[in-house]
Amino acid sequence: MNNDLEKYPVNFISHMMEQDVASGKNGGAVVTRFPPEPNGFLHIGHAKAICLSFGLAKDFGGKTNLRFDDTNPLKESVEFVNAIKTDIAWLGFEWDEERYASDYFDQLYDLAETLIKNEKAYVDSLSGEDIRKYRGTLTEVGKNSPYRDRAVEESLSLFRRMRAGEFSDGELVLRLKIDMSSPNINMRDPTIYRIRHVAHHQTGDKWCIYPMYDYTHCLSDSLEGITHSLCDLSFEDHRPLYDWVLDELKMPSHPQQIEFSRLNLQYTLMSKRKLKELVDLSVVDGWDDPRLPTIAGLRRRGYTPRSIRDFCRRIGVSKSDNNVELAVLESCIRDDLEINAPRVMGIMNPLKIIIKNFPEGSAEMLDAPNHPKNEKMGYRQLAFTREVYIDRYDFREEANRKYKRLVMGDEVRLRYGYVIRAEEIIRDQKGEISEVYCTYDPSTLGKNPEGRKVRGVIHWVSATECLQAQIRLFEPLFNIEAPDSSEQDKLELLNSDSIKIFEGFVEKSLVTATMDQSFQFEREGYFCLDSKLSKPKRLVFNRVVSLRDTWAKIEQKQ
RNA sequence: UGGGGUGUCGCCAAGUUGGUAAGGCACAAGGUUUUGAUCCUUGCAUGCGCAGGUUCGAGUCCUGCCACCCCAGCCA
Repeated sequence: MNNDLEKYPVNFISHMMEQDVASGKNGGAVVTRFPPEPNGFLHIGHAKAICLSFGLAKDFGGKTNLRFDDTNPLKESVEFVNAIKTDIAWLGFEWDEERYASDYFDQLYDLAETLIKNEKAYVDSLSGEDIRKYRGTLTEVGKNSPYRDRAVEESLSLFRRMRAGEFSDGELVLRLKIDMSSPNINMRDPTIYRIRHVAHHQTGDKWCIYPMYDYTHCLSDSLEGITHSLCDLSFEDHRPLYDWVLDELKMPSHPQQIEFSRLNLQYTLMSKRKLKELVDLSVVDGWDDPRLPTIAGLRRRGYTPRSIRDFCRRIGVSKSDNNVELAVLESCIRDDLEINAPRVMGIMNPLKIIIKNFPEGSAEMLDAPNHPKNEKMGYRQLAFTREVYIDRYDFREEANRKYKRLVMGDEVRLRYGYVIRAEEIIRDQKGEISEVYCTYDPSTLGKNPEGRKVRGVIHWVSATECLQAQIRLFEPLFNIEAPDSSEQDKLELLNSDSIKIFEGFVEKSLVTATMDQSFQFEREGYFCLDSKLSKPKRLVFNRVVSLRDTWAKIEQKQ
């Protein structure tokens, strides 16, 4: 695992910052910001942006502000503001200042009047539909609005009356006066203020006109003294507009916008709008469903902040389209939990084993290390009893020598315990194996039997000294590699096996398990309690990720 | 048919002023192992979208193609 204390891996943005710092630009300072719109939960694509903005600023001795881009009260709420703050803090980042674009509404308004006075903005009376018609197309230039040359005084008066609430939604807008024939559509007199008679989660009902992104973002950056403003590639052709506004207003601070490509993760969606759809349609159990790539979902699934930070470093930053394999994310959490998760045993598909030569009603306590390589993690005790559970897949009536588990008539070791031999199969009415009678060799605790080789080691749980538990396994929510770029209805691409629920048993030591702990269920994978569903008397475990399984690969080949 | 971007191993991604292709994941083969886990060792682009050119020498410079992504919200 990459060391968190190391510098962020080099990339084209860090090179730019290095040059800027070296040349003394901005007085050698690096100030970044993370600007989420509080209209949904953060996902792992945001984590990439967060790690980048916070990480690079830290590496260059700078700071990072958290700024909510709250210019559209229709879609935003404090619930999302709070969820976002929780997620960023959980990821392990500390912002310098908490700001809101709405903090600047007064200044933004004044600046807009300046623009009008300088004949760089005008109030347009065209309807939304007409504005669209006048805009032209990608290949045809647009034409000027008939209101474009409205007198400054008239625009000013209209704008003030807009603010005063004299007009209804959609009646008027304020537009920048740039160039309707620009090949860049964003420069064709973009709208910067619209009327919306709705309360805002931060400013209440103080305003009924709200500034738009292109106008707000660059000015907020400038007002905060941001030096490097990172965003995704889709804003690349907005950069001329970003610069235009700052230049026309002669802002003393002119941040540099730098664009990088957003993360695409295979077999999942990364669009907030589509994630919101899955949540609203109850296709998933909320924004924190363990199958979602949201920060909250990953957290509930059992991913650690460290593993997500590691992931963001591993995938790097560039401007090229990417489609990162799930294997990278899985490798990150395995690396973390391999070192930090205590080992325990749990059974998902119980098969009862009855040890004939072990006395009924008694238990032998066995010491089991909590980690194979870390003595400091200590030991816990396991109750070895006459009846135990093993996993159904660890028993076969017959098998060749490659099968390193329990086979009829042959021996296998119970992890941390004794070697047992399968002697008799009991079947239920359907003919399915319900129990296997075995004998154990009392001389094999901590040492191998003489003259014989046991096939292997399997995990187990006492059938009488254990805890019942629900165990949930996950697969990708979608069954195609890039659901985001598919034309098909996303609901038709859902993987019907994305969640599998088992009723099983886990060792008794897990009574003390807490929500923030992760465990390795030996030979099965890494698990944690589900923060929403698990109760003290009703344990529910989520599998974060399986262990690497080369046996499954070998079997699949045959 | 306009504008803005991107094309280096299956997936990411490094590649100082041109000097002879990092690393990670994945994969493969061995070794250790009371987790078929971990760990260790080894292998894995005569090749950098394609075609020309400049040069002693080009992923890096020039020219011309090709492919893919983004943009026509009073969303961000």
